Amino acid sequence: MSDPVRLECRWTTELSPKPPFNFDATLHKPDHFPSTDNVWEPGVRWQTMLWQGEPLGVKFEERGTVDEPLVALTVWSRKELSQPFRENLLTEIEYRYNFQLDLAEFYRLFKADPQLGPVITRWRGMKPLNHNSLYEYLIIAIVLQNAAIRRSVNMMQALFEGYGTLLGYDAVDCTQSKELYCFWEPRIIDRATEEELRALKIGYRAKSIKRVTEAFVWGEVDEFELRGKSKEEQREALLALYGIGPASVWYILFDVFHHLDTMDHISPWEQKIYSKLFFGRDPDDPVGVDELLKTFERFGQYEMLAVHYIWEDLFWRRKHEPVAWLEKLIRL
DNA sequence: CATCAGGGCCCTG
DNA sequence: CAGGGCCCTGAT
Repeated sequence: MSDPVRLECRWTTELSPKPPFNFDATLHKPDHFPSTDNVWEPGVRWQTMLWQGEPLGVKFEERGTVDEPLVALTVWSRKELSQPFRENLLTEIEYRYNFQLDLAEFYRLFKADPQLGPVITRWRGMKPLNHNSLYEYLIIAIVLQNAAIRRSVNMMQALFEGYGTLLGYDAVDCTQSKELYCFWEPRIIDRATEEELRALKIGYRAKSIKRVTEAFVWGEVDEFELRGKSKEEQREALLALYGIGPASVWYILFDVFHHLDTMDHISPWEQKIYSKLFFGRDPDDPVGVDELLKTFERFGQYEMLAVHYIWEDLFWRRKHEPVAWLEKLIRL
């Protein structure tokens, strides 16, 4: 591992999420595979970020409560950040992190739901969010495809080591600092050949990564323009990317573009888990996909948010004690 | 040892 | 629209 780029300049501000706000359940999603661009511990999340070409080290710290939330945001950078840069960085963080999402109606509609009600009580203030740019999320979606967790972790790490930038920031004394990888600019991987990428043991995904990267370098995809388009226009634009299909688009419409109603895809392993969660069914004899989708319809415009709550609830439970039937389905 | 199925997607017929 | 192939890896 080469020496990290040391980020010496520091800027601190505060964010005020709309209450209720559960810091840990929002900033950490235990179902996500671990990657070396972030670290979480209760009340704190470190996260690297590439914004307008500038590698940043970000730190979120809990400073309030669920009902009176406050988050301290500290940003480390190579050089002093200008006022306009800070302002639109904050705008971007507000968008990605979705701190202003209003959960009141969702809770009002479903607090009495026999299945969702208790989960809402347990995780009041949990919001869905996304730390990455659309480009970065597409890369993550590609390394998720057709691979178990450990393989995805290895592929992501190989990509970071090959094309990312190691950053060092938030030293607690002169020697210790967080060392985390930051994503690369699309043009960096655009210069690499498919063979170079294949050497990272990412297999046929090398072609998808090349093609998706090209689309960004050539300006065929504009994340900010897409944010203003309809869900169906977004879906169409994403599906047009080589290597991006319905499973990846489903993740992206919820996580990146914040559509709370988009529960339209169930892969085989997820089908088994939903069957157990919603029907108490043996995972080896799962309920059909169509029937599962039908039961989610009762959550209406909050279909995906409801599934997110129930899914995260399960994975938080697993973090504290092994869930026997689940361990077999999540292969490491 | 060999074979196989995956936290999909593309391409073909 | 169904089905084969694809990189690699751990499981059998």
